[in-house]
Amino acid sequence: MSVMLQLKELPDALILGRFVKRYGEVDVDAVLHFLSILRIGTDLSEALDGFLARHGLLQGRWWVLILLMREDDLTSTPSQLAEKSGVSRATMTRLIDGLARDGLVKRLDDRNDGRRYAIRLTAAGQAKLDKVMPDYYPRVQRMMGVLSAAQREQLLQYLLLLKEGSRAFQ
Amino acid sequence: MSVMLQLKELPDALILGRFVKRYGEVDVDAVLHFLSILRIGTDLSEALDGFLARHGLLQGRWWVLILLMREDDLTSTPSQLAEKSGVSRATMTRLIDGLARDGLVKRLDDRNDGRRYAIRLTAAGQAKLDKVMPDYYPRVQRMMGVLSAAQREQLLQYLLLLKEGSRAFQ
DNA sequence: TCATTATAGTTAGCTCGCTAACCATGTCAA
DNA sequence: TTGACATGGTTAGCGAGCTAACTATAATGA
Repeated sequence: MSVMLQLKELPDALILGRFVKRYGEVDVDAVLHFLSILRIGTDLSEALDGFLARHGLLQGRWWVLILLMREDDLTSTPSQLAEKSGVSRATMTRLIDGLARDGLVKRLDDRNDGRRYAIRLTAAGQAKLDKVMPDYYPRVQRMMGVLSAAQREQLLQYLLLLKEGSRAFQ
Repeated sequence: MSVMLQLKELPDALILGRFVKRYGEVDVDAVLHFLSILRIGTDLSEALDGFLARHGLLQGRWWVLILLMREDDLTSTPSQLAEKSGVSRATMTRLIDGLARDGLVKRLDDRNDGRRYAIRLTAAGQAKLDKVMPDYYPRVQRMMGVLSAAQREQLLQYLLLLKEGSRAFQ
């Protein structure tokens, strides 16, 4: 996970001009576009967070519930969950702590391997998803509806290209 | 600021199908596109973070330095900085704590108003920017270079539309 | 077999978000 | 002029990210 600044005040061309004077030739448009893209990414993520928060969740916890529901036996392990949601095992430990405290998941001992735990979605966890998801899907649909299928495809193409380009920061 | 899951494992159409069975009609493409867009936003942000981290900064601290450098007297106040970077005053207090500890900014008493402090960019802070920015600008340029000016414009258009659409989550 | 290595998970300590509560200090109006 | 309100900033406490260090258990192989 990452933190992304909201950047309420993007630099205007004048200010960037002063920076150019100090730092030499700069593609002002490229910088402004880049910052705008980051900011909108944050905005979208925050829109989702705000929605989930109304259901007492945040992206991390919500995603864990979804990953569990995907499993046939509603069960997984902390390290698998960490891997699949792209967070560290330490972070997953604490996400699970919170979810277990709220009764949405349960830790189950593995009798074959004393190191492992299984994490199972509880009835309460399933009930939570059953409240969130039927609210979530139509909203995503409504949101994405502002773009045609072709436009969405195009957008994704461009973003994937940018992602390739972001190797420039390596 | 927001937290954005990396979602290493997006749902495939099959899994989404099972969710559809439980939750009814869902525009699978819309959901996949939405999650992909969020994920790429995170990826881009993390690329920037990784770059800044190599200079001992993160987006929050870096942005404060930039905001200060924009000022004619290299000086601002915590609440202005908070406002402009879109974080709470509490968060700004701690960003400033860190920057002051590292000697990149300095707190100056305001003799007219005992409540205020001024925050000034120090020589070390300016030196830090003088190392980071000449490394940053060419990389942004290289990254954005994967898209033509027209494509960038189009991309931004689409994202702005999506941002409008994200009111669906309200 | 038993010492070494690998794996699963947690804990500790850091960053950087947030809100709410809390000090100061200033301001304003009765 | 002084009591009430407003403002600027910090503190406290929480969430969720990280890395590094640690514990416990399992697996391996000399």
